Amino acid sequence: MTGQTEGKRRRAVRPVDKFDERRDQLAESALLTLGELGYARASLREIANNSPFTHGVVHYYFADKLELVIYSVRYYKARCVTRYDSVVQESTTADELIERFAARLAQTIHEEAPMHRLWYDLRTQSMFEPELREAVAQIDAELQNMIWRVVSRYAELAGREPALAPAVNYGMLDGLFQLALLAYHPAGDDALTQLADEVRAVMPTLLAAPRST
Amino acid sequence: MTGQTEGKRRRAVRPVDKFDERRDQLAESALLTLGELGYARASLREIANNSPFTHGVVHYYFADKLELVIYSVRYYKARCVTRYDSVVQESTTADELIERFAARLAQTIHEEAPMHRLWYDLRTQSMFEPELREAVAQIDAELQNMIWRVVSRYAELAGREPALAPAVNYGMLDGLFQLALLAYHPAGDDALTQLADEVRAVMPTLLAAPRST
DNA sequence: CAATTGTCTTGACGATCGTCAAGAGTTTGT
DNA sequence: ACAAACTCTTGACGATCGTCAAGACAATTG
Repeated sequence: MTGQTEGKRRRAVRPVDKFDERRDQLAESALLTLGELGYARASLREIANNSPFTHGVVHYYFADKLELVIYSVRYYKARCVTRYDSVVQESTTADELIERFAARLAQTIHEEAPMHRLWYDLRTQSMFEPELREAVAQIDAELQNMIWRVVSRYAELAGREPALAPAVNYGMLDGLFQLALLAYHPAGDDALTQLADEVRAVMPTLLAAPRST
Repeated sequence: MTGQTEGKRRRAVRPVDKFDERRDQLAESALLTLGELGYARASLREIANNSPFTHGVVHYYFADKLELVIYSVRYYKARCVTRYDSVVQESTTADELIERFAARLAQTIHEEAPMHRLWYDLRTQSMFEPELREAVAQIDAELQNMIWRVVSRYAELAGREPALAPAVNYGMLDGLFQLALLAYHPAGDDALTQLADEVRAVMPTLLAAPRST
């Protein structure tokens, strides 16, 4: 039944596995359509049409639609969780970190809005489709770590301690990000400058009082 | 073509419009299935099956699926935006308001999780389906006002001013709420007590320094 | 070079979807 | 009580979906 995908992988011959290469290429193509139409509306045929492949190839490399979608989003998020690492590493003052962080948040909405829409779509669908939950939970945890690295470094540069738990920081910033993404759609950059303003206002409230150690 | 819905309404005979009554009944039934399966997976036949009506009636009272869904969610949210009014009106101290607010947030997740899942589903789908945006934006604005009433009253009781704009308060609290809803699914009340803890920790950070007027 | 394995194309299947239309049943108005 | 308007049932339509299978084509292996 699901013998397809299993059957091909057991040939660990190639040093760089050609099988996984194709899966990555398919994922990259699929992300275009998925980001544009969302999870429910993006059919496998449409995904294949917007790619150099045919719809049969999709089922050759992926057992079903869910496997393709999960693989694709994982493929994207794997790169995306390092987006703010440069902000963390290169900022030398707390204010600079805030500025660079806010700018990068706005930038990624501007440049990769469809990907973020897809992510929130998938996360929401995971509330209805149990098979999505494991992958979503894992990605969510990585995003939370990503935010925590930013806040921790920010606190460090400010000479203070983070006032709230990692999950709280992530939840609040993610909420702001999501509203900005929602408002961004009608092609108004106002939502982005507003997001930057909001981040500037919020970040200081995430710190505890100056430490006395 | 769309003569159905238009044709029936022009009989403003009844004092309480029987037409709108049926629409409300259909909405109430539809919310059950929509909340359980989500927007994409809930077919009109399934919605009708979980109701005292047949699937033809749905198209008699609603032009298409979108009109039904929008009407249903509006129907629900109209009641839901007043959920915290009692918290605002009856709390006499800032701490009491926080406790009642946190308890009510957890309570509504516990009692109406499917409805909230549906709302976030619809809001996410609005990023892909332009026809949903107007209704979603309007509901979102009402929710923001709802949160703003809570925060304003909280600040008043604390003798301080809200430190952040209404949109920021809403975005952050909505982010926390959404994560709690997401984590609630595996039937763990941990997510709810955790949400209450988070709210208790966050609320004070939403206020500016004590006023000196 | 022959043969096995891997890769891909093509076309079809059953299922399900939103929508619609014809007509039966019911209520309302006169 | 008759006719008109409203309400609802039933069944069908075209379209589209995920999935699968048979076979062509290409690559690799012995």
